[in-house]
Amino acid sequence: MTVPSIHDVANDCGVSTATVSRALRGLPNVSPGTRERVRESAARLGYVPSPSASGLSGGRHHAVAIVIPSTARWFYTAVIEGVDGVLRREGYDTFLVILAATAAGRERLFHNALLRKRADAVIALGIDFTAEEREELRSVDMPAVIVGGPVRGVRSVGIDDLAAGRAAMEHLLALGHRRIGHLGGENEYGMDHSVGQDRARAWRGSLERHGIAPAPQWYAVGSFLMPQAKAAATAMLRSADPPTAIFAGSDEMAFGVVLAALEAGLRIPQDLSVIGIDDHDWSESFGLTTMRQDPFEQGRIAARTVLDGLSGRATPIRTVKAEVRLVERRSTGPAPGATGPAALAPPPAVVAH
Amino acid sequence: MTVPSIHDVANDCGVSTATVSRALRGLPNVSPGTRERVRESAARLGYVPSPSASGLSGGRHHAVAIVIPSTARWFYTAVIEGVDGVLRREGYDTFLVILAATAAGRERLFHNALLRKRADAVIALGIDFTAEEREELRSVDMPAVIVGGPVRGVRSVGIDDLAAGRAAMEHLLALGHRRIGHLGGENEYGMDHSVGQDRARAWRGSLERHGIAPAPQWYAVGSFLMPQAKAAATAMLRSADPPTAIFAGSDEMAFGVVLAALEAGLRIPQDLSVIGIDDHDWSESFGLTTMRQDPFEQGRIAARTVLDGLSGRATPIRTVKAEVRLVERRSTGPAPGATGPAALAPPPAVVAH
DNA sequence: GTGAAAGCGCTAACAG
DNA sequence: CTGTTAGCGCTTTCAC
Repeated sequence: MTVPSIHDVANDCGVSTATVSRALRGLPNVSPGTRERVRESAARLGYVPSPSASGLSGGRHHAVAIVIPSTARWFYTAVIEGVDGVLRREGYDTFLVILAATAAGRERLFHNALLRKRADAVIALGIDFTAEEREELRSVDMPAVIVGGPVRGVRSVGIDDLAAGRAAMEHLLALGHRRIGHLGGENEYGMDHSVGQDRARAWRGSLERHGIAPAPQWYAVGSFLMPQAKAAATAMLRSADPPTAIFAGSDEMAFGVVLAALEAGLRIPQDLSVIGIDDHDWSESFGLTTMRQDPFEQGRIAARTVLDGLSGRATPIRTVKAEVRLVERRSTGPAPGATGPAALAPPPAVVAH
Repeated sequence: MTVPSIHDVANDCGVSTATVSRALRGLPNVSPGTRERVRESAARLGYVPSPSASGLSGGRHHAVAIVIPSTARWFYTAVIEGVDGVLRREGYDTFLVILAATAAGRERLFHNALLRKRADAVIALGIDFTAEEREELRSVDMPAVIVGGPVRGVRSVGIDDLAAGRAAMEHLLALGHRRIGHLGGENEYGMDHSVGQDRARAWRGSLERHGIAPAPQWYAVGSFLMPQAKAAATAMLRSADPPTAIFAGSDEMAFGVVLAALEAGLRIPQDLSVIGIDDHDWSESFGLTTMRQDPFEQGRIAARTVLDGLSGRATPIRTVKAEVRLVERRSTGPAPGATGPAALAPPPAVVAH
């Protein structure tokens, strides 16, 4: 009644364990007949190879580690599902390393047994590797890819944040907005990632390119979190000379802006236009105009990339640019002064205070 | 420059590998001096034991599997962080099994090598085990706990959904509401779980206990998803004899109700009261009244439970009841007719159509 | 208290 | 094509 091992299968069909191993893994040098008998036997006995044993002897653990700052962001969870989907189909399991939940924090990341002796590859979301970590990955010859933001010397997949940010800004500028605010996502958990920085840079650059000097109160930190973004937006909207449009660094932050605007009695898009980046599952419901990207697909690409590395045929070290495109919904419209007079009096607040 | 093994440590301090093993794991029969030397050696060499090797020989893989329907729900991600936090602190790694991403789907769950030969325990979220699965767990003597909804014969942790639902209903009823709608969460991915059912039962039961016959249009399926809930709520609010209050089966569904109400030009809570269950990270920002539970803590409890099982001192098979309590915010108020006349004319819509 | 030896279940050369 | 022989790195009796 114990779990069957490779010996049981070998005995069952009268071959050696080596042959069972070869047959089941699709290796050459096994006659079709034998292979079939082995397969049948294994299936009947309910045999599954032990990852520990094959990991020990073969050096392949059939597992990859996903390193994320936290689980609380839609983008990450979508990537994870994409990754897990293709990995599992290939017989790989997925380890989760949540930095937020890791007491030792990041510095000991690679002293972790998981990453050194348990995973065959690493996929990191929302973080860069340090030079040291990169060297360590190379020395143990471990395929790695980071999702979000290109990093020199490491394979990565992600959108062009600068271009996406500019496109979002162009949309707003084309609608006649001049006073445009930005909610930036800053680093989290001591992670360095360029995503938030590039989007902010796109905001500032687009403004300057149009001869607009961004007022200090038009920039605020949203930390990629909705509640923080709402608070920041509330302050921004109350400031003197508030923006007529806000480009949020992510859809989740954009939701916060929408909520802040509603509470402030502003109509969207008549009084305030809002645009985000992501196309979150909920953006349609919010009527949010956004720059759509597909994290699910990015996860699949990342998974395939490490799988390729594992199977020898490594792809060149480069950044796979994921697609982005504008999805216009109801949260953006002409600037108040641009095509007509601004609303004189805001309607009563809809979300009670 | 290769990764150090137990032999390197043994050589380094002139003892046998057996002693190193004992010393590092805190086993008895090692002199304090030796233990200290071994520790020092291991630290200096940067030695970490191989989970594959110890899993193979000792039978402990130091990993637990978390099985979830999908990652797209806040409750799950919060539980996962709680679980991962305590597990990692104890030297355990966390495997993720996302049913939505698993091609073979659920039936082959336990034919999976992961669960049989890689994980020492299982924590399942939002699903019940079938009788067969339960038997399999028992036969391999694998600690298991399910989070969300009590299940006979398996350890579990979760709130009392019936009681939580009733408390939510009592809050609404006490405010004078009689026409109360419910957005139910139905099973997903073929999973059976009582959570949604119990909350719906609480809704129906509370109504009946107060002599109110629930109209058919007061119940709709929200599938635990915000966009679906929004659509369902929109239809509900448009129906003849619409409810004056809605009890949503989760906060995410409640957000959908809020959005639907805003679009319909209803004021919250003057025209419509909304209550949810969870106290989602975003609920404060939505001003949502809700029944708070703490999924993070539930995850920690689940992790400790399987850890206890692993270390021999198993807790009795029972359901750990997690706390719930009403958090009043701005989304609930007196029923329109109860304390004064209903608003005669709704204000203009704030979210544009 | 400590070491030697025998595996855990599999894969990877070699022989045939 | 297939079997034999060594381990992979650790844990675990059983001696000493």
